[in-house]
Parts: sequence; structure tokens; C-alpha cells
Amino acid sequence: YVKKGLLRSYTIDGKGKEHIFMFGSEGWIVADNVAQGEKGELFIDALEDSIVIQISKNDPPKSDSQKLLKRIAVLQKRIIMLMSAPAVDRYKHFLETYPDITQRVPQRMIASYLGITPQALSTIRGEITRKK
Amino acid sequence: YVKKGLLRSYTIDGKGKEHIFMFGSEGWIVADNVAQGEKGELFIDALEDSIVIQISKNDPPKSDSQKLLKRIAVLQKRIIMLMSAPAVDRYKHFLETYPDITQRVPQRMIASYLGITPQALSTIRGEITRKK
DNA sequence: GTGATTTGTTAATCTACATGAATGCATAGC
DNA sequence: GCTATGCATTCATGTAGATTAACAAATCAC
Repeated sequence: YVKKGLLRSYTIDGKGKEHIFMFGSEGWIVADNVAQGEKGELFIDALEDSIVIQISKNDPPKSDSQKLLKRIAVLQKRIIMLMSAPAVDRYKHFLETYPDITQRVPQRMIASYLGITPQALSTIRGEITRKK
Repeated sequence: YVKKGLLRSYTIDGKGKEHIFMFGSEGWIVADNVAQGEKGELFIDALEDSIVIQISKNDPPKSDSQKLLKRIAVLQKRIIMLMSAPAVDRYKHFLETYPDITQRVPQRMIASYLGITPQALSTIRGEITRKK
């Protein structure tokens, strides 16, 4: 549980490339949720000096269900975006949904979260601002 | 909650294309999880004659937490696959993870679940079997 | 049975995004 | 001060998968 600061969780694929799974700022829970018997696939590190509180998996804070449902909603939205929306739409959605995160992390990490390269994000940003 | 049969949930994007979010066979819960205030984006229908049990969102069956965590694990895996693995790997993973579903739905729906077109899946299948 | 609809396959072309490389600009170290 | 090192941008080229279309096989309607 992130009390203060900013974390990220990410995988590294077979070709050594990082893919950011999620950012976790104040109030979020960052964890590697894996099925029984599977082994973890996420790395977690801090992007800012942070204060985190460790939570045991077996000690469910009970009112947790609401938080889990919210998390599921976020993941559902993310999957649908990845499947059905082009990179530019995913970027706009990110800006609207996480305006604070946008200010706090470098572009390359936003690109990694969106599932594109920093170069592609740069091009998209160019097109958006040129259009205005 | 699916007692018997097979459901699917899916979105329709701006261009009228369907994207299958998940299949739900016996034992699974199929729902459109959205954040507070957002409106639903998933359609749900049956792919086989099915028996389902309705569950109220406000009446959490309590031992539910484990199911929710498992669901999160599945979604996490899906996101990571979508971002980091090419279509052929996602297909192989699908075959391994849901061998039963593979038998019960047409190829075009598997393609939709994988985030590719039926043509692309057909090509991939051709390459895999030709290689053997 | 015949025609219509759905499904899977193959091939030609197109496009979004990746890859690789060069450049400008910071900030950091010394 | 000067030289790294990391980040963002731009451009040239490559590629996975989309699109379009044509066709065969199976299923369905009647």
C-alpha cells in the first residue's frame, strides 16, 4: 500500500524490453497478483522517494472487496483499450485518467505503459499539439 | 455465476468491431466491472445453452476475495501478454490455458479474444501445423 | 434436393507502429 | 569550465498484423 510517493510495477519480456504494468501513487496498492502455483513476473521499484506499508495476502483488510472490484474495473478498461483503441486514443485516455502521473514520470515510461515505443509517443504528441 | 454452459462478454468499438473480453464457462463469474459513475461497456451473451445464477454486487459472498484475486491474476497476465507477446505466443498460451474453450468456440472468437483478425489466426495456425 | 448463410483459408496490398541511427538538450560528475 | 550520461525528437526503413477480396466446405432453410 502506497502511503506516499510513486511506484511502478513492470515485466521484462524475452527480448529484454520493459513493459510497465501499472503506476501506484498515494492510496494505491501495488502487488504482483499471480495464480496459485505460478511464479511472479513483475518487478516493483520506486520512481520517487516513497513510504509504503506492507500488507499480508492472508490478512485481507476486509473492506478490501471494494478496492479489488475497482482494480478489476481498471484492468478491464485497460484490456479493452489495448485491444480496440489505437495508440493515440490510449494516450489521450491516459492523460484524462492520470493527469498527475503524467507530470511525475518521464515520457518513456508513459510509452511503456501504453505499449508503444518512446519514439511513437513522441510522434503522437507532435501530431496532437500541431493540430491545436 | 455460470452454473452450466458458456458465456462471452465483449465490447463493440467505434468502428463496429467486436472484441471479446472474456469467456465464462462452468464456475466462472461473468460481469461488467466498471468504476463508480462510469457506464458499462460490455455486452454479454450465451454461446451455448446455459444456466446462470444472478449475484448481487452488494451482497458479496464473502469468501469471494479469493475469486477476485484470481480474476485479477488472470487479467494481469492478459495485459502483460497483450503488451509483450506476439500473436502466435498469445495463441499458444490460450491453447494451454483454456484447452476446453478451444473446442467449444469458433476460431473467429478466439481471434477476437486474442486481439487479432480471423485471417491472422488462420495464418498462424497454418504456420504452427506446418512446422510440426 | 437447391440456394443462402456461416466458417475457415489463402493471397495481395496497406498501415500503424517498431527498429535503428543521428541530433539537440539537459543535468551530473569531476 | 568540460565531458559524460540520459531523455526527447526526427527521419529512414522494416515488419506484424489489418484490410480487402476470392474461394471452398460445412450447415441451414425451405
